[in-house]
Amino acid sequence: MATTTAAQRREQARYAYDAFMRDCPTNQLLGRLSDKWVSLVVAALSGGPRRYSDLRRRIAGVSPKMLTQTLRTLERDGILTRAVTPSVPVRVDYELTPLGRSLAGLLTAVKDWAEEHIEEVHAARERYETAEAQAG
Amino acid sequence: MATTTAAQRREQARYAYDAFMRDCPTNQLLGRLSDKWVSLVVAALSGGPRRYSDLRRRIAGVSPKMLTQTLRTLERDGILTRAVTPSVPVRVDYELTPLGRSLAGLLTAVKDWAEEHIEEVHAARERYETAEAQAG
DNA sequence: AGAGTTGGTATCTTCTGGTAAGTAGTTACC
DNA sequence: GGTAACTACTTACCAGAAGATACCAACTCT
Repeated sequence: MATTTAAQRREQARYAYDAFMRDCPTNQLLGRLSDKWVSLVVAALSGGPRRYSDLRRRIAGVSPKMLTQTLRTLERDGILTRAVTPSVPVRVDYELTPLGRSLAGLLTAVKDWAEEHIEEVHAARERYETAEAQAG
Repeated sequence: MATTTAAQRREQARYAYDAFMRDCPTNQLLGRLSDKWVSLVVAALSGGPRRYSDLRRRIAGVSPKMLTQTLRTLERDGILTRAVTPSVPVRVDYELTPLGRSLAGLLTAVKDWAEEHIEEVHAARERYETAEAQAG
């Protein structure tokens, strides 16, 4: 008894958790996921495993501090794995877990949206500033 | 001549902009979109227009400062519109634009992912901390 | 011997976000 | 007549987070 299907569990989860609620764990998780570096790291890893310095080069402008910090929290949360090869010099590979891959599609979709709609956003900004100048 | 289809323009945009590049406008836009309050506001508006105080109640824990700030930048970027009704007391309605609705699906997908996978993330954290305690 | 590679840590400064309080303009209550 | 309430904000302050930069240790290559 008490057999639940994956669909039933998802349905239950949808009611049990509400990201709109403060102090709800999902609210905090959403805060973690809503991070520029998280989006870029996960997008960069969606093509396969990469090394630390690979990521540093691919993600322009990321400081070693923020890259390490982002990778650590993503590892802790089960989004990616960290594999150390004790060669000389040491080699560290980061790779998405199945959980991470299920997220990667969503985050890269947001990144792609930004790339595809940047011009519309830019146009909207110009309209806004023109209207503001006329109003003020 | 020089007729381009929407698909061609999208393809062009994909090559012209790269969110991995620092100082690329899309990188900055991704930074704006990767925001907890942006996700929650857009998700809250995806069901239809809402008033300021509606949003405040729905999005628990948001301060008036951050709500106003988030709404202003989203208005400026053409994601939503702000409509003032000069009644007494004044009434302000916020509504997603078509551009905003095209984004809403992606951001609510991330929010729903957080709600659906929070338990896996939680389990991963416990495993991580156990492993850490054994290692240390 | 000196530069370059690896994967980071330490430190300092700048900036952002949360808290709490105040504002304006009208209406309702006592 | 005073004051409380409702609306949609604005402002000042401060702790904590983010960002830039310098540095580290071990080794290889030239």
